[in-house]
Amino acid sequence: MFWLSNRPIFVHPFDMSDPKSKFTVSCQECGLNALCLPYSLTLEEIDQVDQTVKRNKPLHRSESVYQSGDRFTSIYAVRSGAIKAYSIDEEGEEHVIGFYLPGEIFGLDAIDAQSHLSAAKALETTAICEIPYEQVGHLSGKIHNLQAHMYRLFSREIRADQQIQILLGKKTAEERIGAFLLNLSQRYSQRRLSATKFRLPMARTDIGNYLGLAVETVSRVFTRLQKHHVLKVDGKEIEILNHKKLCELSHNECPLL
Amino acid sequence: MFWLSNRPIFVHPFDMSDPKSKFTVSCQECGLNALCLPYSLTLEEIDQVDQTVKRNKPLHRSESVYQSGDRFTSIYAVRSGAIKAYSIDEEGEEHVIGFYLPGEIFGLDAIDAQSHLSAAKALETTAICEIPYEQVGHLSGKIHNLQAHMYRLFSREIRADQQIQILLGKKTAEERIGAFLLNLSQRYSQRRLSATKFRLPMARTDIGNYLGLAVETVSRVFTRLQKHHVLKVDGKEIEILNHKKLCELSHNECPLL
DNA sequence: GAATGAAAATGATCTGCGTCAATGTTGGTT
DNA sequence: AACCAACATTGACGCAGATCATTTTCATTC
Repeated sequence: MFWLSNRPIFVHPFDMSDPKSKFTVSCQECGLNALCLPYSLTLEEIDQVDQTVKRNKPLHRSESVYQSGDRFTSIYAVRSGAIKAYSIDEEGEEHVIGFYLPGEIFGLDAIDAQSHLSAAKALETTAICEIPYEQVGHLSGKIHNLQAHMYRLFSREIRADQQIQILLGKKTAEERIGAFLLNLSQRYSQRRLSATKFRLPMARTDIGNYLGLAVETVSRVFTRLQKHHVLKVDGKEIEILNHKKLCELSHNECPLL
Repeated sequence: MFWLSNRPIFVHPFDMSDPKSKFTVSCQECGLNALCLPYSLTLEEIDQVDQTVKRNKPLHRSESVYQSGDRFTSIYAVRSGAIKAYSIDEEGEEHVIGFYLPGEIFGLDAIDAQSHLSAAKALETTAICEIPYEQVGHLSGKIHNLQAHMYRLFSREIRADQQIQILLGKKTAEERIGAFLLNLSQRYSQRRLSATKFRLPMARTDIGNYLGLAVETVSRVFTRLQKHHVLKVDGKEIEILNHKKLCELSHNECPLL
């Protein structure tokens, strides 16, 4: 898979307080391009993509990218920070659909209906790239590799959703949380961040909501895993002390290590 | 949405016992083309698609289209019958991922890895169209409408998976089964089949597995709904007696009616 | 650094659904 | 037509995790 290539991936954080801060880095310069662009574009092609990308001012925590009901115009890539996708049902209940980290693409679910049925908001200060969907269609018609890349992106998203389906349908609270943490760990390590020590960008409520568990259960499992020296939990700071054990209790095949 | 267009959709069943049976109908003749092809292709374009489609002999019940581990070569459309997609975990447990009815496309989840991690088998005598993925890439590069159509298909699949995610994470047994039946009902009615009376192509076990419920629970909910005159259940034959009530107890917005 | 509200943790209790066990039903095979 | 195996139904019981209630910790803001 191209995103496991040996091309190094760096994350460029930037300073929100500096108005001239480089939240406008081009795709060429962006350390994440290995994640969101196909491997084999020519410089010229990358440039074409680059020109269509709108780079808006970073979002503050809890600012929204789009709301349910908004017309669909663009897809988005996370540059830094984290995004929560969710929907609100008739009873006003929130349902967390997913979390997106730097280098990941979101908004794909609205293409068919041409309007957003879900919403997306920033979990922390977050920079995103906006790519007008019209341009995606246009460019991927011209650049064959880009089209193939889009298909792969979609396919990967579908597969990920299927995994979650299994998680929600069949797994215990402990397995769900274990798998969730392993998944985050893996995604962070892809981004050349620590696989064992990271900060959860989302609240316990969001985790519970996403995993189909009550907040209290999330808390309890965290403390239990801590008691068994699998995790070290300090608020949102997580350290995985025993990766292997975490894999075992998740009944997940342990990917690396 | 294009598949709610007023183009009539007919299902052409065919006789398996007749070796000359028309399981080789062209896309032009196929009553389902409104479902699996974009609305706005020219006759010439449809012809191009038609030439790439492999129409193999129908599958018998429980014959498989592909197995986990198979190399990914093609995507598939159901022409008649029904397909179950599932995966088997390390412990040998089956996880039902989804069901596909005539006019629906499956196999999209394998594009990224280029190999099937899930399997697909026929739930009953089933005819499928096989479209080599290479051709999909090639044709959708040439035919812009086809590319757009593919993106919509993907998007729709993602959205459907998200709906199931919510179902599995938050809903009770009754809500899950209600929503499942309503979903089938809606899909059948799109195919110009009865929305109120249909035959379940899958076993109770599969329903339970798919919805994250024990078989026994599925049975119990069926009998309870029957007792309350919401359904009439006779083996696999289902009749929805009170559509509105079914919507209510599913906490689903009632689409038609 | 005190005050306030939100988020997190912990304990007690309740319940929906899974599990186990037994029986009934169906459809495919000889 | 009779047989068998897979499938479906029904009942009894127990438990994982929801819910409710309370306390503790954390993050803001004045």
